[in-house]
Amino acid sequence: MRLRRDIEGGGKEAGVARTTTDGDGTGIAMGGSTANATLKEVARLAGVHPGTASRALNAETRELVNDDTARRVLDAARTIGYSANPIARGLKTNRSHTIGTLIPDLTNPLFPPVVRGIQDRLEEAAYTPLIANTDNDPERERISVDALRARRVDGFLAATARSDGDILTELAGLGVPVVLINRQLRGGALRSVAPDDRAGIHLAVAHLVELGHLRIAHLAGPRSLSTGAARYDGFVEAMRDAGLEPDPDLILVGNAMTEAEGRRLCAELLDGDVAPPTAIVAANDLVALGCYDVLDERGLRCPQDVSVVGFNDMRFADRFEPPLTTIRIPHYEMGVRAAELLLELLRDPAAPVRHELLEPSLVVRKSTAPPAG
Amino acid sequence: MRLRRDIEGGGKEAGVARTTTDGDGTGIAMGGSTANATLKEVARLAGVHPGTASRALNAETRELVNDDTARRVLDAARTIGYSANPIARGLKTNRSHTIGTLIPDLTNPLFPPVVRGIQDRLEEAAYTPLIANTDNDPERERISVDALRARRVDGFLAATARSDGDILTELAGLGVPVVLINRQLRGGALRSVAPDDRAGIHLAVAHLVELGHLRIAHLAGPRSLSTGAARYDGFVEAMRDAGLEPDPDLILVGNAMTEAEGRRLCAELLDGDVAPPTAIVAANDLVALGCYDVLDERGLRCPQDVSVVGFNDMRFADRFEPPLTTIRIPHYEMGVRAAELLLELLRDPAAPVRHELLEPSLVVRKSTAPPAG
DNA sequence: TGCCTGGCGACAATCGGTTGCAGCGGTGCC
DNA sequence: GGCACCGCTGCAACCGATTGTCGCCAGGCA
Repeated sequence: MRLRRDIEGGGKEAGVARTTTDGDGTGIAMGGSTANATLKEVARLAGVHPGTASRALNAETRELVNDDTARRVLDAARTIGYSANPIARGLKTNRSHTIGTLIPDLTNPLFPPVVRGIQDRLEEAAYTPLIANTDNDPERERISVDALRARRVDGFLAATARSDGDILTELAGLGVPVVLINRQLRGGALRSVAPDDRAGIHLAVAHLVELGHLRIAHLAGPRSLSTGAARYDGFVEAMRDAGLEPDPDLILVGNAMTEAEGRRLCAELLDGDVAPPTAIVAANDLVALGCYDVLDERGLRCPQDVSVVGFNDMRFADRFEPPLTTIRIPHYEMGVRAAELLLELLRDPAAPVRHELLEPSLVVRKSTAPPAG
Repeated sequence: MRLRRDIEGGGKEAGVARTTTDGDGTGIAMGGSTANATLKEVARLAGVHPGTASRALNAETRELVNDDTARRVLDAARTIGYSANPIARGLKTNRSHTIGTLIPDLTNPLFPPVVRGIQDRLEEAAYTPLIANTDNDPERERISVDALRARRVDGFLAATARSDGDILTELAGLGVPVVLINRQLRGGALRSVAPDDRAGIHLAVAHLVELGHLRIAHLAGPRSLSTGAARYDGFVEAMRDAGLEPDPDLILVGNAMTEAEGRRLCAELLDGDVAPPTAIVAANDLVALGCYDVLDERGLRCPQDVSVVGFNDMRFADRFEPPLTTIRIPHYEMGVRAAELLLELLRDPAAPVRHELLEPSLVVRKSTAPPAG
């Protein structure tokens, strides 16, 4: 990291001309921003005991206090811009109104929309996500979970994709509310919201078959990622449904769902001594991009020589060269629904275990075409 | 949002074959995860008063207690897997170890790397970012700030881009630690880390001039965004430096830095009755993409007919058609540095005001070429 | 021997809320 | 007229840490 300049000081024009910084006339704003009023002060102003003020301020317990008194307290609170200190509240109630949110990597284009959905929905309910990146590393995941628990999060939302027995199961066993995103666990013990991977792959395969492809390859993600396994299984199933026997030589399993792995797998596929496929179903869009690179290197054109279909319809999938045919997943909604499930679970810890599957759809662009010849 | 299936229950295979879920042998792990030990328990186990235990556990105050006693306390803490309740601690210390992080929109590809940098650096210091999206809406920003303050964040990191007198100045005036990201404020009263926008635009213009372009257009962002203003100014300056008088007809200012605005501006530019430019400097990569669309529509080829250069080098900029020539900004480092500045400020509230400028670099790809003819 | 000093650790107040419990006055019923 | 009950509110005990203050005890010195 190089820094070009580094200016010290900067207060020579101190006083900075406080030109009517009164915001855009929200009125209460100034009051709200000055902050740090305490319950005791509100109580004194309203002429009641802090306990009473607390009840009046709390929607749940407001019925316990006289309407008149309540109004007085509310007024007092408003005039001094009171807002309850969640730290103090949390100490007593043992709830932080905070949700541990585990994702592999925020930088993966798949997750920002999911997280945004989570944030938006949680915000409505006055909860705040605490986001941790695990980089798909079980060790980091464990550390993050511990850190988050130390912060007393009220529950977990996990978009981290490992499918083997893990910390989250353990957590749920301890009574911690957990909702899985983008994956399910074998046995289905944990609530989840995920895309219907098998259905998505069916769409992809059906599309290729309809175009006339017979030799269709699948570059799969690792089976340790539940999406990797589900898409793999979906592929085999879909091929059979189409009356094609999947060729083991055309199914390669990678160690991750990244461009680099896509490149590696695709190269391996084309270097094999079997005849190359006319179409590739990639585990996701990133893997598909890896295919683009290798095809390019080998002088093969997409889609004329080889068709490619991705998975996720991540941002900019329509802008690649060629625009990528892929399976669209409603990522934002996935985040929203997961947040809702968790909220439900927080409200009622005995809520039934549910698994929501989001319907995928096929987006046909320019990376698929009938096979040559 | 449509749900395809919705399976209730799911525990038919209950018992889920607890196959050695002992993690990967971290040892302490299990202890750490069971959690919820309190200071009082540690103290009892170590045979000391909770107050003493507190001092022993705290590196700052450990010297106040006998080495022997301290060791006993530490051991006790370790064996019952104690981890301090930050809520309780925060109540007394009035610090939440939490940082309000304002960004316009997580979904904008510019921000994930910045946020990741923030998270990583803050995590090392045991701070946690609380992320809020403002959508560049002052109203939303105010609400977010209030919510964050209600949660008693210890400081703010703001990558939200407005340049007019705003809440953050107000906040800083109240003594709240604030560090700006990706922008500076007029007067420079607030600490900041930002790319050197002017230098970046200079790079872009110089590159085009070197290729032989004379009629260079700029599609600018709104002046209310500090990056918009800085790049605009940089453009005018760079043109003059190159001995070219910037043509007002070729400088258009948009209302946002998005693909849609890029399209609008580019269309307007080409529809004007002045001769079209041979090159366009876009306010950022998204605006450049908007240009791609319009050029495409008009049957103009990039770069043969019109060169385009973006700004940011956001993810996938190398994969567009054509691969985009752009100015690279070290986004991740920007997040890291901002976090560091804030940490410094938290440690020493009297730390000098600093403005760090990150050095941009030119990335030449396929969207620029010498002008035709 | 007596006093002072200093190291160490116990005590208790406190942070800012929430909540079980009890007390208060008034009303209705027997 | 007495009692039970009810609606409301005050009281005080928490929640789990931190921290100012004070007392205890040992050791050093006169």
